[in-house]
Amino acid sequence: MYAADADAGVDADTRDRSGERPMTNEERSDATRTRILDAAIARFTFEGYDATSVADVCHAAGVSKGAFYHHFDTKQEVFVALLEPWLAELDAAVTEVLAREESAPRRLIHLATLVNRVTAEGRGRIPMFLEFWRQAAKDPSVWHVTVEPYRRFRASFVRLVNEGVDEGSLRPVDPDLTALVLVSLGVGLVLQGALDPECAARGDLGERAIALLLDGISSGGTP
Amino acid sequence: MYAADADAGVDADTRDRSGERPMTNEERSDATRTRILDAAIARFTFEGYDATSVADVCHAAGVSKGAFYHHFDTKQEVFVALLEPWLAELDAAVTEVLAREESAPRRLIHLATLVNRVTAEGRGRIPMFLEFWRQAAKDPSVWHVTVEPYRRFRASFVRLVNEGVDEGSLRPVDPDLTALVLVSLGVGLVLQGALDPECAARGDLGERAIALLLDGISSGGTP
DNA sequence: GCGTACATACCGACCGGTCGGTTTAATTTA
DNA sequence: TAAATTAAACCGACCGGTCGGTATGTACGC
Repeated sequence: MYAADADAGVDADTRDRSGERPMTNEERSDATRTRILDAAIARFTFEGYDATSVADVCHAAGVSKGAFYHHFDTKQEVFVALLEPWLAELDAAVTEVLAREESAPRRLIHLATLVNRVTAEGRGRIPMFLEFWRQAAKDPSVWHVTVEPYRRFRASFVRLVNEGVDEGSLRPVDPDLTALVLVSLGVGLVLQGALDPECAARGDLGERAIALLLDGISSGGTP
Repeated sequence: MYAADADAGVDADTRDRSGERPMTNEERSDATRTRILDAAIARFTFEGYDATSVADVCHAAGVSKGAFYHHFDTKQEVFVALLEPWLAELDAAVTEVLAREESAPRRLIHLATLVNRVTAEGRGRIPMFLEFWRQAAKDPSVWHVTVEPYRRFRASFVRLVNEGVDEGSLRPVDPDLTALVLVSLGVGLVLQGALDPECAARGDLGERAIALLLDGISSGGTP
């Protein structure tokens, strides 16, 4: 979603790169904001939130501290702003999966591996994922941003399990419990990847793990 | 393992509480060290590693900074020293479970809920758990302390699954994969608890979740 | 008296955030 | 259209405070 680093050209000047036309205020603003976000996510990812100073971000973004605080009230606001597109991305992926014309178990597999996909993309996002969890567990305002998408995520699992039970492709299991298991498994797999490189290397492992689980609660032949 | 707080008597004087006998140097040393560790784990748990200053710890322990740095070279060394008994606790619990005279699936349930038990005890340990994971993912020295016990933990799952398959109480599943699933599930459940208070409130949820999973891969009647 | 165990005062670095001032775009006026 | 005015975007020095860590001095077991 965001570029890796913004150390490149410090040419966020008043003219855009094509040539002579002065940038509008809005363009200028957007550009700066983006540079800050780009730099911030790179730093937060690889150094952690606390270890990243605002000055660091500003330097990497080629932007002054004044500009930074012109766009964001606090450092944490940047973090939240970073979270939002991420959660949106997950949300979009979820609705896409839900809409597929596949059996419930198959869609459940895809759903459960989404966390892994969205998170592990590019390998660098895992620390950011941890960071996010920590902040959410600690800071109420971050938690609040998080909790709604999370509930939706869980809910879509419940819905799919219900569907599966109804259409008979799943044994009559407790939907809430099963949803919890699937979400936990997805999240847990990400953490395993963070701790154990061998685990992270095997990308399809998550899919196989979840398939194993689903196979257990499926009724009859391979779904 | 450690007391909640050490704010109580600042009587780590040169005489022990019973009366008149002067404390040995070793006794004095041990006592101070313990107070520091007690205070540190309380702070790390409820405030987080970064948010806890060495001065905080010293104050809570009723100890000077000089004493602190006499016993530990760095702040992180305290963190690692805190990790060790925790991991030892987990290790001990694991061997205890392994030695039980129960069916493999039952022991697997206990094993998988161990993370939850050891971690969630008193509710406050979850942030500490997250903290530990972050540090491990970031800092090689912390990771190193972590990795061995972790491997043992995983290995005991594999062993149990193998046992279960051999004795016929489990379907012939892939042991490595199944172990990964169980560990991930355990870890994931802890994270769920950190994010969702409702989830954390229901203490038995973890057990039920894992039972559900195991039921899926069990062969025949309730194990 | 000699070394270990601690206490205190202190250091330099750095932190998130502020503020007065400058540059640039947008708008009004003539 | 060009000058004058306003408003938004941005700059960077600076603030009070905190941080992890150190240097020096003292008290007590041995």
